[in-house]
Amino acid sequence: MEYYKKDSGILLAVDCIIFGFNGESLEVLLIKRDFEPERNKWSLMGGFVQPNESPEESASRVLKKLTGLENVYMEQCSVFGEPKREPNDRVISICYFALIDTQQYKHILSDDYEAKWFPLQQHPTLIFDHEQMIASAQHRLRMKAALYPILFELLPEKFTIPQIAALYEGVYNIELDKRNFSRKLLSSGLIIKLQEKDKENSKKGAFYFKLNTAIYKEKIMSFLRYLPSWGLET
Amino acid sequence: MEYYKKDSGILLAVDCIIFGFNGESLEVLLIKRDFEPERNKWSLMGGFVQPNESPEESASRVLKKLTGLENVYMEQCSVFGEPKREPNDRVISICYFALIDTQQYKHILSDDYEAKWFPLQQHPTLIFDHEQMIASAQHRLRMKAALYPILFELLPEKFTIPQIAALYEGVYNIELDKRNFSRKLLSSGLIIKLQEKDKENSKKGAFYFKLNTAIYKEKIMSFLRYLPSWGLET
DNA sequence: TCAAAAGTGTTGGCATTACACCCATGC
DNA sequence: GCATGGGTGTAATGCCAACACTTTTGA
Repeated sequence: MEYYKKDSGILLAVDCIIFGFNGESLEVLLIKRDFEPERNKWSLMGGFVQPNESPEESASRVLKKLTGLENVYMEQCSVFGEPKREPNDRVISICYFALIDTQQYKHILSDDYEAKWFPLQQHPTLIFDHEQMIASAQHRLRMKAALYPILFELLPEKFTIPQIAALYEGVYNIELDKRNFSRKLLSSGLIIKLQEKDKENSKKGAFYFKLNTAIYKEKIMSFLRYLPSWGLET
Repeated sequence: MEYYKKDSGILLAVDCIIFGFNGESLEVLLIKRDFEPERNKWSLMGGFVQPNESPEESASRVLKKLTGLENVYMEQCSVFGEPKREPNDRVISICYFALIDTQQYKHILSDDYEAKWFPLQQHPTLIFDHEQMIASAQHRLRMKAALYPILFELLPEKFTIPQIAALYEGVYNIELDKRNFSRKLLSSGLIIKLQEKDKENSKKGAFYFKLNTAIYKEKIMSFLRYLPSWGLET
């Protein structure tokens, strides 16, 4: 039988794995920690859950403090709670990943932190178990993105198909046939062609598209439809 | 800037969503709570995270206390932490779901608890947010099972194809064409035919199979292979 | 002999793949 | 005019849903 007991001595934190896409590659936002222990080492942005807020609110608060952004796509991923994961205190941390469009918001990073975007594959060594946190968030991002088109959260208002392709290539670390990818995407009804072209990245220029939000929401919401196919490829 | 602070007043718990399969339908194991608040109401089995254990260990401990089982497939799902989710204390709960084969272990439920298996769709009203916990666990189970063949964890050593089909039908709440399902499964290489037949459930009898553990582990482990198809159906 | 469940054969259609080829443009 | 990346056409492939049909057996 189990009794309630006060003051477990356990502290509850959140850490944010902030994924960004700059139009070319997938990045993660890290900060240089400005307090002990491990001061001046790179880490994820985090904070403690306050008595009057839910963990989701904590994560949003932490994200806003660093980036100024609100209403960002965030999702709970795993909890890290090994007794010795931090040296001085018993801290259990709930991880959230966030998806943001780097281009659009690069400027509003808070000056209070030394924050920097790193390519997902080549970031500096991180404190504690923060590397595992990123790995687990990436895994969950892949799982989720395989079933729902959430990666569109990482794109700006208007985007080109080659950009989306690059995004998927970054997330899954693969190479896609852009020609087939493009067709598949168009036939999904998820995107709407605009008149304008992006001429920055090629001579011919690629048409901009915007998200068909009605279809997007429908697909994001259709929780119940997936059926097993068991990754039968190799 | 964020400082460490002791004694947040937050208690950390785990709750276990224990899924079972009896060969016919999918069930969830609930207990009648024997302490206040909400004594004598149905709830998930839970417990508090102790200072010297990880949340995973807590969940395993809790599961073992109720069922006697160790080395059961368990997986973290979401965290529930709304400030007012329990009336008296601020308790944040990490949910784990477990998959077990009901048939094999029905007898070893601990007598210390009034525990009972309920069909997943028709369980009694539960305390606090435990209904949501089950819903979220089921969602995660579906997601996971769409990408990996984890549902085999719910099956006994030897099983028939109609049983697996019933299991998938229960998890996704759909009807399958057993004929096509059977073929798909056979061609996956995941199962090995035995000589023996199960004659309990049909006149003709269905062959027993066992899991091809080598291929199973490979498929469970292949984290990186899934690719988007965006649920383009409907 | 009939009903009921297990399982096989066969089909057409659809999605994915691979790749040839055309397009638009800046240099 | 030619290299470059964007994009379309098209054929081959493989998978999968649909369903007719066979098998096995208990009652």
